[in-house]
Amino acid sequence: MAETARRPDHRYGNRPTMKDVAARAGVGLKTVSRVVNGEPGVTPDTERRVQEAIQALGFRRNDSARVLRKGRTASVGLVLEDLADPFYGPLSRAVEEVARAHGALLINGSSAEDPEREQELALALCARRVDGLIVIPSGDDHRYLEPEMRAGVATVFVDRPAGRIEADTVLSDSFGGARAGVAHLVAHGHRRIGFIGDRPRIHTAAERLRGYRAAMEDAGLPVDDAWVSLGPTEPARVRAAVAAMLAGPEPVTALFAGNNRVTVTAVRELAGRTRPVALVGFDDIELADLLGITVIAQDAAALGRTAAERLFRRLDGLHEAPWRVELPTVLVPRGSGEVPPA
Amino acid sequence: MAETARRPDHRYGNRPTMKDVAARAGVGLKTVSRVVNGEPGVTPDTERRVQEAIQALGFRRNDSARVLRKGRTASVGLVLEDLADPFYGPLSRAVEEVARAHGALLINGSSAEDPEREQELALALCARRVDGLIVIPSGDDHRYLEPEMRAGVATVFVDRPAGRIEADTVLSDSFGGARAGVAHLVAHGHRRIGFIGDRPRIHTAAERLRGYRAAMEDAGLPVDDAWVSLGPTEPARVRAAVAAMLAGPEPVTALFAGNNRVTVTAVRELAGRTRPVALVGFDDIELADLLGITVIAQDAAALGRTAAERLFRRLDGLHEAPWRVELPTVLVPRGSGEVPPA
DNA sequence: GTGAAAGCGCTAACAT
DNA sequence: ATGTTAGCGCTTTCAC
Repeated sequence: MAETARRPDHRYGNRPTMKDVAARAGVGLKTVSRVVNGEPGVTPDTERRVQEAIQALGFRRNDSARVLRKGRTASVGLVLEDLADPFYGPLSRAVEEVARAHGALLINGSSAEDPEREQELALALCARRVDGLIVIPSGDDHRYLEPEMRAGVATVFVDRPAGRIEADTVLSDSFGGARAGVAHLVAHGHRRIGFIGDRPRIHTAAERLRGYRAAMEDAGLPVDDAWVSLGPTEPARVRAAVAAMLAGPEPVTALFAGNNRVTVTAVRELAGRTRPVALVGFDDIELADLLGITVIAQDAAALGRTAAERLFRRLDGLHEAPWRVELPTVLVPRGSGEVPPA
Repeated sequence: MAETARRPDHRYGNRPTMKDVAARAGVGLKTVSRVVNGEPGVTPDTERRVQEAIQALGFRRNDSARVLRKGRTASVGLVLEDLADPFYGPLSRAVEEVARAHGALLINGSSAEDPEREQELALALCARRVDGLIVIPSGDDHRYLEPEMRAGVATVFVDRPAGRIEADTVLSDSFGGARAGVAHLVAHGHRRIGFIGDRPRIHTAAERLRGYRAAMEDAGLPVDDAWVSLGPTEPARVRAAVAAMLAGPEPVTALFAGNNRVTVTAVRELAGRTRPVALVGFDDIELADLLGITVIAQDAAALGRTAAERLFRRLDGLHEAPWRVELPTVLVPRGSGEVPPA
């Protein structure tokens, strides 16, 4: 008849609640709440008794309940493309740093370049009621986020633009960076320049290709179809592309690599060859200085920081039209891009 | 008198609840719950009406409320040391992969090597009621986690052991790896070998130093105090250490670098010198193959995977004594470690 | 097959 | 300065 176990024992290993603390300290529930949250209106003596009970019981406030009541979770979600890609380390670190400064936690996950997984993850974060969302898009249709955004989830896209919706976006200047890199090769005398990039449906890949074409056109140079290769960045594919461009009677004398993974593989492939081939890569790489690799560097940390700051401005009530920035890139000459044509 | 706005408008941007969906679909609350959670006992027709209401309202289940009721959050916390360190990318990716396979989300943050921040972060995750915690320790006293662990938060430590508590731990064999690396240098004729490592209170740093000393002793070689330098891994400190060991009448002829950051700086510093100095580094580095750097490689992904799997075994009810594994390392000869003494 | 009632642990609003 | 009450949005239990 009487109530037996107050709580079923699968729950939180039976953690003490504020009610338990209140009972032990001989005070009311609200007083415990005041102490836990550092609210005023508690005498030092009462506070001490409550603190003792908290210690004795090993109490820790249950933020799930708090969130349910308050409506804000003080957490933001980050949907990455691949946590293991060194490019995203500094980016997510910068996001975390900003989140921390605003007292928020970061919940994150990788989409593994899979649009479905991106959606699944983003929506799971919305179900957790993150206050905001930073997304590095894998897919090219983000209308699935519209109801969430209307419901108040602040959302910022980074590194690639959102598809089919209007939203705050932070990008690097892929077009300008690639154009500058290719122009650099042209300035060093190259006329046959190859471009190896990521799959064309990836926005940055398309933009970088556009930059390449623009630079070639600026210089009045033709572009042979055989000099352009887009596709997955797996080493085998890239190696084959490099080999193909260097074969035949009129091989390219220089290569522009569309991202860090392509650059790495290209360097490996070129290392085994005798005829020097100039190379400029998009994205900086650790140890590129020692290897003398000329790159177009983008600032991953600035990307993350800018996006996160924008997100928190939105959460602080900023209400204006979606906004888009392109952060500049910088050409870092280190030798490989300054090799003259063979 | 009558109730005006049902919910204050700061809450979730006034998101629809199951109650709203139920009203719109003309069914009971519990029926909506059944549909949302795919529970049986709903006729196809009712289900359709509920789904329509969900679509029309843009409803998404509030997991905070769900968690409060169910007691499990289906999320695990990861406390890293530094997200921007390339070593932790694959590790956290592996953790995330396992979490995903178990239907859990990953909440993470970096401690920035600060014990206080580690504690703050870990406890914040506990307040969120993560089901489990994976910690890469910065501090050396983890008794603060005892109440949480007793309360049922499964906890696994990775890369470094927990301090002053018993807990599941997954490590790399730092001692054995360093010993093998130094033995490798000895085998190539070196007798004066320097060791540059991280601060000595970091467990891995201490273990690697111990491995160094063991290898020297195995070979019957003395260790001059001037050959050992421990401290922060900032480039300036490491450069100075390298310079000091290479100065004087009896300079070292080989260096063992205690981790990836030290290795990178050492390579840069050695690159500017004429006399060849052998080098073996702990941790593999991207492009190390092209630079010909011999390393002791640890498998960061395996570290993360092993820890996460252990965590979920615990969450699945495994109840046994704390357990500790050391994953093997592997020596990868690439040239720099096979240089004979000058 | 469906729904009403209770309550998870907390905070807001209002007593006292 | 402190306590009481209601209710956040959901799941659980049990009744129909």
